[in-house]
Amino acid sequence: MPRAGLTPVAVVDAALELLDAGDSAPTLAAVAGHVGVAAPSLYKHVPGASGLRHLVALRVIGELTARLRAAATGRSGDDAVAALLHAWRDYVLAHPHRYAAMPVQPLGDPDLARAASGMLDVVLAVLAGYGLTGQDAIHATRRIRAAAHGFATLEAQGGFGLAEDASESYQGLIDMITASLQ
Amino acid sequence: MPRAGLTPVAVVDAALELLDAGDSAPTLAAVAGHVGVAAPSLYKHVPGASGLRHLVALRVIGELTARLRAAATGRSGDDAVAALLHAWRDYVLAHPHRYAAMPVQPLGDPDLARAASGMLDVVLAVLAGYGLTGQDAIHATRRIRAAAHGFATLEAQGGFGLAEDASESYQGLIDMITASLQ
DNA sequence: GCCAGAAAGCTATGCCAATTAGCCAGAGCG
DNA sequence: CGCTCTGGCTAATTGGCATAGCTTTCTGGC
Repeated sequence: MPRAGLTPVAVVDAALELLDAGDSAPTLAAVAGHVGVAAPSLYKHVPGASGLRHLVALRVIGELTARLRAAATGRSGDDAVAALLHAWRDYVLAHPHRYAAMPVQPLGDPDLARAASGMLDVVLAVLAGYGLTGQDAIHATRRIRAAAHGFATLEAQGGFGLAEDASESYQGLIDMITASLQ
Repeated sequence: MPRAGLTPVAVVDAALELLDAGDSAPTLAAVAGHVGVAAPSLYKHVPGASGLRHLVALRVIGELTARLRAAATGRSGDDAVAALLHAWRDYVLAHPHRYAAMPVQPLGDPDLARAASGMLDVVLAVLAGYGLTGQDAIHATRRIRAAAHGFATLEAQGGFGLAEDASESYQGLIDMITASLQ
């Protein structure tokens, strides 16, 4: 039995591929099959199914943070907020199952908490451009996060059944948010 | 073996009790144990685990719709919107696992679609008070739903880790929404 | 080049949830 | 009294997760 040359990174890659292929909850057996290995062999690389989910979550939150940071750099004010929100939605639509694999509550795990805090920092940096700091900034990030997360989640799961253009709805959401930041 | 006097309604009740007791995904075995019966016996009353989830979802969406309707009746304008949003959040906080058991995408099942449409009607009725109809009203309901769903979901799952008062953040969210409806 | 040990596969096994099949008790009706 | 239907049950299958323990392959020191 030749070695497959697996690493934790490769296992997470495989899980992400399955997620992108439409499998909303890949099992260990599926991931193992995808990399050409028997299921128990994965335990040599990742700490079980929940551990793999955790690694996937870390990867996804890092990816999303990078996208948001890239979108916000070089912009400010309403322009930056719009870029942030578009990047957020684009990511969710491009990788709906990856996004769904990201836990809402990253506390309790130091790695995830750090990653989430990095994401928060991006938003806070944009809000600083409005002169928003301290508690006001926190309340504003919650508005942004609630709206973006809610919209993206609903849209990715097919929650907007009616014919109206979701992009138009999203533009309205963005306008609503930027108006609340003045 | 004396009869337990089960009905589909009683089985759903038991599942809801487990959800309220903190079990985020009660198994058939758990539900069966709660009503004092062996797991396979449940199949005489509900069509399997996924069927039970479906019945639970129907019940929850009906409950939430009733709360929203009750909150909106006798109010109009910003007052009605605020009441709607408060009722929404209150329900999610009171029954977080019930809310999580409600599918985002009710289409594909006629019963659920009808229930969801009833919920939509409540929101549309409130928006009619602003003179919003047709596509504008749909876009507005999406803003409301995205914000309320996003905020409630995040809060119920412990997503707001920082110390700032979530109720204050929510008031800001409500103000943001009503401002967008003028 | 060789060998020891670590790393990375494997098979076998156990547990749990869901489901199906098929048996049995008892309540209600003629 | 007995028939039949309903709602329980036990037994057995399937599939996912996890662990134990064996075997093979690679690597580093000599």
